[in-house]
Amino acid sequence: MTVQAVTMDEIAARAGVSRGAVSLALRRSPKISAKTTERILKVARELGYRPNLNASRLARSDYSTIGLLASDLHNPIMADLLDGFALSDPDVDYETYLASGFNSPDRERAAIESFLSHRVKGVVLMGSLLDKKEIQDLSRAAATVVVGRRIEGIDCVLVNDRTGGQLAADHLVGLGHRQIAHIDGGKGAGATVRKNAFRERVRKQAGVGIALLAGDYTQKSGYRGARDLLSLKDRPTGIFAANDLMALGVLGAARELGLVAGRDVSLVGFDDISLAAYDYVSLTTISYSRNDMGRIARELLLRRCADPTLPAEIVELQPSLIIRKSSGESV
Amino acid sequence: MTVQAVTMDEIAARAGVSRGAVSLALRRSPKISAKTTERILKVARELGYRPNLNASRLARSDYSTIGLLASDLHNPIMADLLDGFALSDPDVDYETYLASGFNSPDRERAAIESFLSHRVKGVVLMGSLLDKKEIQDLSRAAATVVVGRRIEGIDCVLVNDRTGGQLAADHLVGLGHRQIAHIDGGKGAGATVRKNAFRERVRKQAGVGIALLAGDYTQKSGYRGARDLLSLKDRPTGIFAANDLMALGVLGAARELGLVAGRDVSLVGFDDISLAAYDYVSLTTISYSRNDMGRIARELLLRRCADPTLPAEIVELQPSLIIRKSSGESV
DNA sequence: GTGCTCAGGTAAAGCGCTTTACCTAGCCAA
DNA sequence: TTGGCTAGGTAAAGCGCTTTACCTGAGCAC
Repeated sequence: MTVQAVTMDEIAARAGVSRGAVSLALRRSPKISAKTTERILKVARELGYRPNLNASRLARSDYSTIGLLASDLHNPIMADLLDGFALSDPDVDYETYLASGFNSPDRERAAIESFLSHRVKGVVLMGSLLDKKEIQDLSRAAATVVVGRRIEGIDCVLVNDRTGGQLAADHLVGLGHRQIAHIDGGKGAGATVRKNAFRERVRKQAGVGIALLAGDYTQKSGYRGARDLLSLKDRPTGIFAANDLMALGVLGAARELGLVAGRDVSLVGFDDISLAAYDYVSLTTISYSRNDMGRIARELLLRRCADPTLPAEIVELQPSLIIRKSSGESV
Repeated sequence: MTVQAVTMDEIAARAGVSRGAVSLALRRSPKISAKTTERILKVARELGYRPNLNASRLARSDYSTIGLLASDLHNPIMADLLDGFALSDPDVDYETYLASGFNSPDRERAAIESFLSHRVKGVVLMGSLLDKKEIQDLSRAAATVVVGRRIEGIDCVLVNDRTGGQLAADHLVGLGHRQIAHIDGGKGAGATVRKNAFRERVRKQAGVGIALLAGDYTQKSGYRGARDLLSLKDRPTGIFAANDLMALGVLGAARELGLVAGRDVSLVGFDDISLAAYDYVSLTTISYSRNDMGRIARELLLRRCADPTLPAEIVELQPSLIIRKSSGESV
């Protein structure tokens, strides 16, 4: 094992041709006769040849690769986005580097550094924790597409978080809730917009109290926030969690405290992860297509790689409210 | 954007030294005086220099990288394993390539091809769908560690699936269930062992009927299997799902059919994903530490990279049964 | 002054591949 | 027979970096 990998020179020697011929034959160049090509390929096969990508890319000075950074792989929406991105159009041969940000800005930075050192042509950020400025800087070094956030001058594909926040607010208010809370997504993608839209909308409603808590898009933060909220003597009856993962945490906290979602407390999430649909969770949530987002992200990126001078494009998907059993009339 | 990246030669020119000096300075070689080093670094910083990894690796003929292949990122255990792997010991500088198998053998093969073309030193397979032979072949090209499966001649870290299956069987039988079913994990890691251990153990018990269904470790397959099972007129009262993701599917199907887990049907999963602990899921399951597994996988891999002649090592974690509310006495 | 050493660099080869300019037969037309 | 093609290669430069052998000049002992 770990035998020295076979190189083109070895193939060339065995096949009795020059290295250049091997290179050309492997790419099926018409400059090499069918017979010779066949012979070369045969030798290559026998030797178990595999081109050295590092060398190959260096030689062509063509690093047709893209980096894909998922800010937190614990969030199931990442897998959905990834599917949309990677499974949509497998023939275009931009090789993709995948990395996780482990829900940490520093890790994200490291991953991006690595991408750039590999000379990727483009980068897709799926829900980055970095701030605008850093992302804008990045876009100067490689074509950049951001998923889930809106950043000036950058191609973005995102859901309309404002509408989402409003839908959530209208729903809870409409159900008659008068003490409402939001556990936000911190610096996570779209979190601020969701929060503000929700808050403004709720505040429009006279006589409705609103509480805001800090979270970070993780299940645990939802759980903690809900423990705090639901232990208050004047606890809220309506809760909007910044994403479904957090909503699951809220759900857990609620049940622990003996509260039934949909009756004692109404809960709305955001994302419509696959779990949310199941009857035992049955989470009212804001829904949109992640597969589409992933696919669109890819399209935007390829477009930009092809022509970096294009004006930045924002693709915004309209979300919809999916009403399930986690929310109900205020009693 | 996409400006031509700056090279060492440019730095050399601006700093008035040779390219070699730049290279040495960047690695803080003592061959370059402190003053010169400082000057070079300054220029490099100003120019926004970033070494070209392709070239650098090629030149040193040292591809100290490892490839990490997660068979399916929809399964939350992958994120756990990844945490254990990547966060355990960040200082060792093997750069890691991450890839997803998208729950497809072909995609796995493609990812591995890519790894090998990058000349990775080692590969970690997290729950591969490939068969033994392919993995053994792979191990001839790069140090290989497999997570979740046991393969002859390969370093493996896995949970004792046999014990797990037995724990599940004993639990269900012990609760008095006499019609028991298992929805298996297909070609997924450890699935066969879980199934066989479970079946044998159940069969030891006189008077207990057992049904076996095919699944593939996805939530959907659990859901489908359960729809089928629970619609039978002589439906099972005890179900062992090959993993928690499938168990969640089962749970969904059960509730849809108006059955309450823990009362009408007893359900045992496998993995103890974080969701399982929450009260609204409260899944009885087989538990083990994924963080440990990830960490150990890394250790095994580094060991083997350091000395490829070592005999294959199997690290097997003992699982334990976590009893929650999804299982209960047979009525 | 001579000879040494040594700090601080430089020059050049080489990593494995791509690509282009340039050969060299062989063949055909005139 | 000559000239001119073309098919089918080859040779060599170069991608950006590392590394080692080799310079060179300063400093020092004698």
